[in-house]
Amino acid sequence: MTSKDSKTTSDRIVTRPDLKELARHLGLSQTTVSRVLSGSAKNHRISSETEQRVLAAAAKLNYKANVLARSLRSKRSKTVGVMVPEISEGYSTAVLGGIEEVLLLSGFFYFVVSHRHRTDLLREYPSLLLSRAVDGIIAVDSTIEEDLPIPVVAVSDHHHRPSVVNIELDHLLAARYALDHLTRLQHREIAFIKGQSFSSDTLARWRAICKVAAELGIEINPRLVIQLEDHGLGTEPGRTATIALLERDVRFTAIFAFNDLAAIGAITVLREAGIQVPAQVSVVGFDDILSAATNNPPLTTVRQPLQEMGRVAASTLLQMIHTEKQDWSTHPIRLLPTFVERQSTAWAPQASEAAFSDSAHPHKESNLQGN
Amino acid sequence: MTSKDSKTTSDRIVTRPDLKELARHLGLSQTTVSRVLSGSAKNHRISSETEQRVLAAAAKLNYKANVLARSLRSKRSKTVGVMVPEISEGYSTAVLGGIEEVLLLSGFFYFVVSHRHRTDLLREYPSLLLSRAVDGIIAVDSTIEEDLPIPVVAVSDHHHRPSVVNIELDHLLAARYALDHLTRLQHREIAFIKGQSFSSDTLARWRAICKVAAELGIEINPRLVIQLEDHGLGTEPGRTATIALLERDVRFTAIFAFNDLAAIGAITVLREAGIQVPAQVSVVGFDDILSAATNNPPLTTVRQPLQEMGRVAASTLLQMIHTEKQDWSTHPIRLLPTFVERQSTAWAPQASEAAFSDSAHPHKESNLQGN
DNA sequence: CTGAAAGCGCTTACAG
DNA sequence: CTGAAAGCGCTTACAG
Repeated sequence: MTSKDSKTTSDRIVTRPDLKELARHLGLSQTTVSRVLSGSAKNHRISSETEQRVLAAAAKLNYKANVLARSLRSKRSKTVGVMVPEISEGYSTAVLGGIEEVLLLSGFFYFVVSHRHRTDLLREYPSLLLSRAVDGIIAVDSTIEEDLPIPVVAVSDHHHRPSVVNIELDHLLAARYALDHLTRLQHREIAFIKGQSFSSDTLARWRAICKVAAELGIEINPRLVIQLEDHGLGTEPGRTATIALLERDVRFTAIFAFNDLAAIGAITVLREAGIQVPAQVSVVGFDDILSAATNNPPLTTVRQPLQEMGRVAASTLLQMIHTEKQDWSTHPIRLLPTFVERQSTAWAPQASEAAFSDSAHPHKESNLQGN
Repeated sequence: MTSKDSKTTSDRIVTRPDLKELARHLGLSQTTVSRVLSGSAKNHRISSETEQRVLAAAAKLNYKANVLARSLRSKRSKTVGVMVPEISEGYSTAVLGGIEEVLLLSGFFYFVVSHRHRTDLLREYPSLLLSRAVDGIIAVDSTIEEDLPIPVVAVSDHHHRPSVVNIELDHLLAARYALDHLTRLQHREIAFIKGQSFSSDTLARWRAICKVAAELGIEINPRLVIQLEDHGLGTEPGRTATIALLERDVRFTAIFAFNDLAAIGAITVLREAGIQVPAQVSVVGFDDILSAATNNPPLTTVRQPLQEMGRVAASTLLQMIHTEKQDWSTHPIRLLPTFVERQSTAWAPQASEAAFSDSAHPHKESNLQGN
């Protein structure tokens, strides 16, 4: 026993033997003990009696292999890196929840790094993770530019490349849910809040909207399309966009927002402008974050299966890690959204009662300024 | 150059030399190169010319030390473990954001593990993190039972022990903010929603409330005290508790909830019961999560500086790691809450003023007198 | 069925 | 100012 270390402040401190000590204790070679403990006993036809003895001793002496040493030698660290834009943000953490669930069941640990849309960090992190010997990387809403010598799974990225497997939402179905819903409620003048330029989903989702709008015969008025600014936190970008939208003074009866945060921001701005939701303007969100249900009015929204996307990302990555294959130019794995109908949408108002009828102009600018 | 590996699918794959190759390339020993690269050049009086050459070559050849090998040898991994109850939950991720900010600036990476209040995981994780050779652990709202041979910082734990430094909120100040606010608004019949039994903060916060209530002469009616159930997600526990509270049929004019989620749940239940917030019942939350501001009505709440608590936790842990000291029986580090007054609180309803024979107006006492 | 020895890629006494 | 050699704690050819 190595017991010359640490002035024990409590006898509950765990003393751990290393492999050498364990082997000596058992009167076996490190090789044999290692084989049993790393689960390759079968391949070496180790007698089950020996196997049992080793297992029992390991448990009794509380042996835990030094993962560093094991990884260094075996070239597999059972560690993956997860890149997210922002750790303290609902989207990433929902995905992270799913990732963790799968990873930890397989004995994998993960490093989280968040780049906050800083391009220098986006460039550096894959390299830093590599020097930490991760077996693979999951990029959540983050684009990795260089090809890496390890498997990569991207959640909601849309740069298809051979070395990366993409997990994406079925954007067409998502757009169909929302636009079909609004169309049935007789909305024709629909405003769109596009996502931030840095979000991987922005373009794909917008393309899907355009395509579905064409199918449904909805005309998209460019003056009713506005994009979230890159800066600002929480509901702020949605507020800013909606204020700008109102200033254009073009009539609309519904808004399809890029995400719930933007939808919630939009609703607060509309309310401040004296416009009722959903009586005068309907609002559809995206994601179904927690606040969507508790918002007033509760948000009608397209739900992304974020946890599920995380789970699929993780299990796909594990598969890739456990295989020799090099080329992963498969089709993206596409998950399905669901539609959650709550109270932020309603029938399109009659022209006379609409917020933008000529009589009732929405310009209550005093409320909108100064924020 | 080791270039026999990997059928390069793209020439952008990063080839990295190891220390040996770098040393050979420079005509120097691994020892010298290692010294320069690990920053101990000064201690060994390495000529600045040599130093510059090494640095230049390392940059040019894109040398990155294998962190596994370095850690195995040096016994310091520049990695910490962070234990949280739940990854996809606002409280933990806010703290995590602060932790990350500090850690990554120092070149530290972190593993996240979430135990979801499972006692088996709570017991195992410290050990598993240890076998991953972490230099220290931050436990967020999680109690670590055994003494560990590495530094530990606990955010919002209240088991004071020598080997652990605690980061906590000033619960007395928090209670004072809330109760003082309600008292001034003439509330006397206040209901309290206590936290889940598994939350480290539940007891400390409740004690502070009792103490401050005594100071302010507020009587706590046991029939107006209810505790959040351990199961249920989001606003569900708050809803359940409030429903049970209403069933007791004891009059109250205000609720002080354990957290914002519970407060939001309470408000939805009150609304469904036809009780107006804040006209008939005022509600005060705790935490100031994102939804607090966007809720309807926007929540009056005690804000915890969660990011800051994370930052302090991380920098404290780094200090502990970089020192030899063994005994950390310091006082806990106490951070200050702030009070955010929004629209979920208002004057106690008229009926209650009539019921109590006192004056119609609250005493405008100066801020937070006493301590 | 089991073991002795080499080696993963670094850092660190020890030596000069 | 610089280097040769040992060693961190494992796994893995190689051998029998």
